[in-house]
Amino acid sequence: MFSQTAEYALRATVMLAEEGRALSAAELARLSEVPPPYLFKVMGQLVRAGVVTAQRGKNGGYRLGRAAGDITVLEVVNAVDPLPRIRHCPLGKPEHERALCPLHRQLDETYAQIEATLGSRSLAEMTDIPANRTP
Amino acid sequence: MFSQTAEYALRATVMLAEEGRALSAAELARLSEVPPPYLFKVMGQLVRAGVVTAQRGKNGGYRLGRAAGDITVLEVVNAVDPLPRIRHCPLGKPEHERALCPLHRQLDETYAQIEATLGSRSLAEMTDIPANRTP
DNA sequence: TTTAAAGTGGACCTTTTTATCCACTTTGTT
DNA sequence: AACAAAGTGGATAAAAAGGTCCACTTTAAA
Repeated sequence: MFSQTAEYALRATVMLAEEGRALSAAELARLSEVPPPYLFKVMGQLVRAGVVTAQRGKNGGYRLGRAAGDITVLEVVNAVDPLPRIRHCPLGKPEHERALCPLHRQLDETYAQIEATLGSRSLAEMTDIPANRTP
Repeated sequence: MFSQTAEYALRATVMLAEEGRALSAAELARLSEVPPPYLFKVMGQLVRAGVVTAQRGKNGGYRLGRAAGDITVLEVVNAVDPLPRIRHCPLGKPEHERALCPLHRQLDETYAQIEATLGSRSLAEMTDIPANRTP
């Protein structure tokens, strides 16, 4: 359901939240147990989305773009593998343009529910450090 | 998020619910706008899961296995593309076997929420026929 | 100012998912 | 009994997702 890529992105960002310091790609790959060459790709997507910042050159690495308590799980997922929403009838039926048929309305409501849930959880809440939690 | 296959399976079963009669694979493919050869495959999965019954031979076709009000959206989805649940730590961490880390606990709760939502909706509720609804 | 650590971007390969095709079996009808 | 309509199963092809590799650029420190 959630893609492997989303799982990797979450593992990496939660790790950054737990460590609270810059981590090199290699170090991050080791800690989060993501295949290094693939993590590079995923981190690029997170940088472009502004979730993390990258510092090139010697002693560089990745950091969270904002405080862990201000970054939601939804943001991370959306950066690498956006949650879909059903805005138009998949069949292109004109009679369903104004109001989706019951099936697609239900599916879209389910997506909306997932969005709401993930949007209400911060990376800080996903760490193993209870003190970091912002309830 | 939901696979294309799940979308097809839902379109086909909702169509069977709306028509309330046996539909041949070709007819079903046309009505639900699913590529015919692929729908055959998907229907096979639904038959094996007991969601629909198939009648071979002349004047055969597909029917719902039970009343539309007794088949949930979840059942259809699970027949072709099961909703995952996170029962063990994806990293295989022994310290997370008894209790998932906060991240995976959250993701699994989200899956549980999806299951609950889809499990509470019947195919009858997905038809365009309000009379069929069982609230 | 050289150097080496570190991120970036693009080409490429592999696996999974989606889709197609065809030969075969079943079965109601005549 | 023969026929033809209809579902089944297996081999195959195309597309997308996941994963790898490498040459290039940036940059802090010696």
